[in-house]
Order: sequence, then C-alpha cells, then structure tokens
Amino acid sequence: MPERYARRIPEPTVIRLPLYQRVLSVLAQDRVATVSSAELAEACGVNAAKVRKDLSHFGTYGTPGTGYDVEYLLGQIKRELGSDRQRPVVICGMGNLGHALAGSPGFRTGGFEVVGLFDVAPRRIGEMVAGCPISHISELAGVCASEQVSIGVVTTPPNVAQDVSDRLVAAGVTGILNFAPAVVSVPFSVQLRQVDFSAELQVLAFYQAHPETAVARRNGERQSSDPGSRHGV
Amino acid sequence: MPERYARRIPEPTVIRLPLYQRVLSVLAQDRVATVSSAELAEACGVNAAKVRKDLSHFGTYGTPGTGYDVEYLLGQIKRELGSDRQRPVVICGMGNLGHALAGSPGFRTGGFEVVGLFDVAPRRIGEMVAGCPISHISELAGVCASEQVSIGVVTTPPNVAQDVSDRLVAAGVTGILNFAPAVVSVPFSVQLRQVDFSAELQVLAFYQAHPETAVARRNGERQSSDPGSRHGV
DNA sequence: CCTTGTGAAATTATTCACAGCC
DNA sequence: GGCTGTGAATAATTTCACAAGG
Repeated sequence: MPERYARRIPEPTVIRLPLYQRVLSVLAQDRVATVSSAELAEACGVNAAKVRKDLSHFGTYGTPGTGYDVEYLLGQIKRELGSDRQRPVVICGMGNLGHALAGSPGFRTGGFEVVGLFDVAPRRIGEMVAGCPISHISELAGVCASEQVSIGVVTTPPNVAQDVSDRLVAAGVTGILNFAPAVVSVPFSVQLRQVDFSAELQVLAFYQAHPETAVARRNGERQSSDPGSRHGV
Repeated sequence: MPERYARRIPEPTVIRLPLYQRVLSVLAQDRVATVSSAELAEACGVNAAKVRKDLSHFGTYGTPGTGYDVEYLLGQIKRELGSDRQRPVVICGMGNLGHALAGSPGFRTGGFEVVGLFDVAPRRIGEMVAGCPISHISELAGVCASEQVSIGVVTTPPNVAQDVSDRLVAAGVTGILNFAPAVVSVPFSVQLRQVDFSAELQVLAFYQAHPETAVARRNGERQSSDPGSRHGV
C-alpha cells in the first residue's frame, strides 16, 4: 500500500489498547510520572517488546533512558481509542444481562453513555434502568437517529439476534457487540464483535482436559491475562 | 485414531471448537445428516480451509466427496471439549452480572452446572439464584472441595478480583474466567481467561474512528462473526 | 549506565492448491 | 462430479537484539 493510505494497525495491537489505557489510568491516579515499557508490560501481563512495538504504531511517545510520560501516553491512547469523549450506545434485549450491562460502570470508564434500552416484552417497557427508560424495539431507529448512535449492544436470546442486528444496521449503527450465542452476519461496512462466555468456559475446560496442549509460558512465575488469546464466539 | 494429542492444538483452533459445536448442534436438530467443510464454514462465518485444518488436528472425520457426518462430528467435538458431561463451576461476586450469568442457559448448553454462588454482602447471603443459594466467600474452599470444582467465574468489582482469584486457586480451581476489568495473575498451572465488554466496545469505537485500519474482508457480501478477534463474555 | 524504536529473525496462523478418494 | 486432508506458500504476529539517544 502506498503512503497515501494510513498505516494499518494490527488487530492484536488494537485489542491491547484498552488494557494499556486501564493500566495507565491507575498509574496516573497514583501520580506515577513515567513508566518504562518493561514496567508497563509487567503491569499488563504482556511482553515489553510487544508494548514498544504496539506504541510505535502510533508515533514516538517515549524517551530513551527514561520511558514514557504516563499522562501524555494515556492521553494519546485515549485519543486513539476515542475515549476522550462520550459515545452514545444502545442496548437491545433487557433481560438479566442487559440489565447488568446497563448498570455497569464500564460504560462510563470506557467513554460510553447509554442513551437507549430496548425490548419487546410489554411488562418491561417503561422500566427505568440506570436512568434510562426501556422502550419498545420499534422505537430503535428514532432514538439512533436523534442521538446519533453508531454502536449497539445485542443481549437478546440467540434466535432474535440476527433480526435485532438487522434493525440496528437499518438504524445506522456501524458497530455491533453481540452477546447472543448465535452467528450473526452484517454488511462489511459494519464492525461486529462477538462475546460468548459459555465458549470461554469451554475453552478453559478443553485446556484442563488437554493440559499438554496449553501454550507454554515464558517469563516469570505466574501468568497474567494476555489478550489476544481469547475471543469469544 | 492414531496419536491424537501428540501435537499441540493451535489456540485459535481451540477457540473455534465451541462455535463448531453450536452450529453442528443446530444442524443435528434440523436432522441434517452430512455437512461439507464449505457449508459448515459458511454457517460459522469462517473459511472452509480453516475448518478442514482445524478438524484435521483431531483426526480424520470426513468422507471425500460427501463431507462430515453431523452427528459423529458433533460427538467428537463434544468429547474434545468435554461438553459430553456436566462440569461443576462456581461464581464469585453476585452483583448484576453474577446474577445474569447464574441464570444463563449457556451454562447448561456448554456442559456446565453452577454448584456454588459466593459474595460477601450480608444482604445477599442466602438468596436463591437459579436453584442455588448464595454463600459467603469464606465457604468457597469447602464447596470447591466437596463438589470437585475446577472452574471458577469472577464477577466481582475489579479491586477484589485478584483476592478472589487467589482464593479460587487456593481452593484448587485450575481454570478462571475473569469478567472484572483488572489484570489478574495466577500460577502457570492455572488457566486464566479474561472477558472485558468495555474493552470490546472500545475496539469497536477504534475501528469507527479509523475505518482505514479495519481488516479487509474477502469472500461474500457480508461479514460474519469470526472468533479469534475478540474476547468473550 | 539507562531506555526506546526498529529492522531482522523466529514463530504462529491462514490460505492455497492439488493428489487421492468417494 | 464433489470433497477431504495436507504439504507448501503466504501472511500475520511476536520476539530478538542492537544502534542510537538521554
């Protein structure tokens, strides 16, 4: 690709950015001024070379001999992730999981704001959850339009996940996070990410049944969570 | 079946197995007798060569010219994943997310059974959720021992995720699924998987802000969810 | 001394392409 | 004819290792 196109960021790198942001936020709160790639790597449970390579995709932030300025690096990562401003999201499917997510502090810390909750069950319509009333799914398009929503969360039963995703796409949403254990297809212009906790448990169970197939770890005495090795279905 | 587990199974392959299981279960319910790698790939939103390569790690299940016997392949995958029998799990942290997961049908379909729910809040102790009473965390070790629990789910606030994980490890658990947005470290002998829905939203937001960095798709008009690029709940 | 940033090497994963079988 | 299984080719990612900066 010629230079007129922006450099592509490897997906594993993108997936680690929220982790870096979270860890850097803690360091910043603790008034830590600078951090080396080795220290940041340790705190994130990843490799130092990986940290440096990841950050190098976005420019030169560090100072040789010193490390990275925590506040500055945090600001850069927030800017890259767009979490320096609030983004409106909607949640479709207000069962237990929808309720749990709607009330989760993760939205705010990640830079998101719930502006719409949707379901079809009449007994749920009108209920207030986390300061937002549950509306009928038929009002989805209107809310997405008036609130400029571009991200939707699907927490419905699997049999309606495709239908709800289609509605989200029709309403102009270009990013969907699907928690339903169903294969959903969307146009190429829409980003889809899948989360399946049951599949995660099954992966754990597989490695318990086949310990010899577990990936070998290298450094240190303990393992930390290293993203890029999970994924949902 | 020759030396089946002689070689290491690539982690991306392991992560796709639950997906294959789910799709094959639907095919089996629909009384579909055989399926080709191309059909299975289509239904899973992945590439046909990948399906064949994945399955080849476990032995030769298919018939050239015909495809795979759905029931037989499903049985093999369930056996590999250990979902042909129920496995006991415990959930620590009975806030909204813990409640949602405890009541989720995903446990049963994935081959899991909730045998213990734990929290520290006095007002929650004793409450019945999905047929199981919430106990104080101090009873964790006893339940894990008597029920032979080897998998634990952490749905606590982030500040106690490490402490609860340590308790799980001390109780003999060798697989932990952590939903708390915190870096947790465990001994090498313990498998850890992380699920962070806020990070998933941030990844979606990143790709919306940088559409030029989104991975190019190849086949077809729409994209399906392809694991290997996300985390799960 | 420290550290970063980065080419080069190594490792891992995906996709191709085709021989062989039904 | 169609389809699997797999070695070979390609692509993607991680890790190494070191020159250069502080």
